[in-house]
Amino acid sequence: MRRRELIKVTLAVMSERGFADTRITDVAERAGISPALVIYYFSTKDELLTEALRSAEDSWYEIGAARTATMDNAAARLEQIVALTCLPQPNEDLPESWSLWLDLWTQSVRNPGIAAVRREFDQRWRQTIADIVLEGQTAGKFTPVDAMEFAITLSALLDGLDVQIALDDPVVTPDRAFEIAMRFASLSLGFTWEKGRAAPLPAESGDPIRQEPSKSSK
Amino acid sequence: MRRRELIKVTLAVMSERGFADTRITDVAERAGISPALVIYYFSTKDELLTEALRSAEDSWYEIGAARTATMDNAAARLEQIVALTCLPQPNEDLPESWSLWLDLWTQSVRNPGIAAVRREFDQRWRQTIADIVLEGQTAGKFTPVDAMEFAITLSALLDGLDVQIALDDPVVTPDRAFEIAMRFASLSLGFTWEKGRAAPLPAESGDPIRQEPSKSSK
DNA sequence: GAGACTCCTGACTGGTCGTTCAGTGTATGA
DNA sequence: TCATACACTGAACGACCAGTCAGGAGTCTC
Repeated sequence: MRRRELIKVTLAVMSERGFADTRITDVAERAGISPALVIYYFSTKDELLTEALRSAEDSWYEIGAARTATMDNAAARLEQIVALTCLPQPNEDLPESWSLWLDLWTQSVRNPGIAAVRREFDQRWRQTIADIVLEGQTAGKFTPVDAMEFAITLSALLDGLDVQIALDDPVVTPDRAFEIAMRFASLSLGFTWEKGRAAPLPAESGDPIRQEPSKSSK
Repeated sequence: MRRRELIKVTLAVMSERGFADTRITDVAERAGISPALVIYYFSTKDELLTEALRSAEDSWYEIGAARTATMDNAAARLEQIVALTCLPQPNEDLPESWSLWLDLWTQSVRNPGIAAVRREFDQRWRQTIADIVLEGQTAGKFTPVDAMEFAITLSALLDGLDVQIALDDPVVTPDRAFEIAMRFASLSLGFTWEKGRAAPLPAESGDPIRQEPSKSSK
């Protein structure tokens, strides 16, 4: 199916040019086909972009769920989620760019289709966090706070930190955001967490990879 | 000066149509003048929009600073700031609409002029919060945490909550956002705060005003 | 009353871009 | 070998819109 490929290309273009400035010509060009063919598959530009955003959300969520499933305790799962949100991920399937979040939000304000995607995604995400909290609480590892309230707070905090990361704020680096979020989580839930422990990245060979998120100043 | 008036109109249009879809014709129409005159004052569309956003930031900050200056203790100032961020404000000078934030962020990704506005604003804002924390600490009212770190965390949390408010999330209402943020602040800084105390709005006549933010679903 | 300056407009231009359409090439299959 | 279906394209259309320009109308000054 050519659609999958086009969606991937669209996401790449969109993280470079932004939702509003993504033209079907760009997508066509990068995919090596004619603009007319893009319309052949997605009958309208809006459909293309909406579907692309939806797909980004879905794959993001799937990877997150898969990642946390491999950890054996609640604290580690939580850390995994925070890392996934803040730290640059070495996974080529992930559309890497935090700025897609911003586009998603901005479009949600006026595009009902995208708003629905976002709302569902946020709800699903918060539930995931809440479930982890409940798990940790029944295991006696976490303080008995209101799980959903904590989930809302943490995901809001992560959103806010992501904004700073996406905008390359000099003060809020990914590392720092990670620390801040983990500090908040451990404090709220009463588990111990030390900064020193290396960030939970898969593939941790000896070399100190600490490359910037690909978004350069250009 | 006609510029001020045009900026006001531009902000109104922008909160309705969004940054990307604001045309000079819209602004001209609403101001009752010809499109050419808009260009006469702001020689380019980009200049108009950028200046409008900058002005929104500035007046927001000014009002925030003025508001907090009237309170006599650090905890009240903090509450004032949180309220200003989360709760609908009965102030006609304020561009009310949270979605301007989203536009500001999205534009910051690729528009260096706007990025500069945002960066400066965020820094200023965090400093304001940090100052309040320091004040509370020297008065012996707050726990001696790292003031700037707290400021970064709180402003990120507020940003994240604002996203939900701007997008009319059914779960995160303004009231709830306010509570969440205040709970976090009081917990982190070790001061007591109870939900019950009415939100610190100026002009608190008896009637239970709890109107939605003006952004309806349309 | 002649110039000069400010505010303002209608009509136009130039360019961009989504979308349409008529038609080409290729494969499948009866 | 004809027919049907699919993937694909170049060229063109039409809408939209930022910005230009030549000039009008009012006011102020010398």
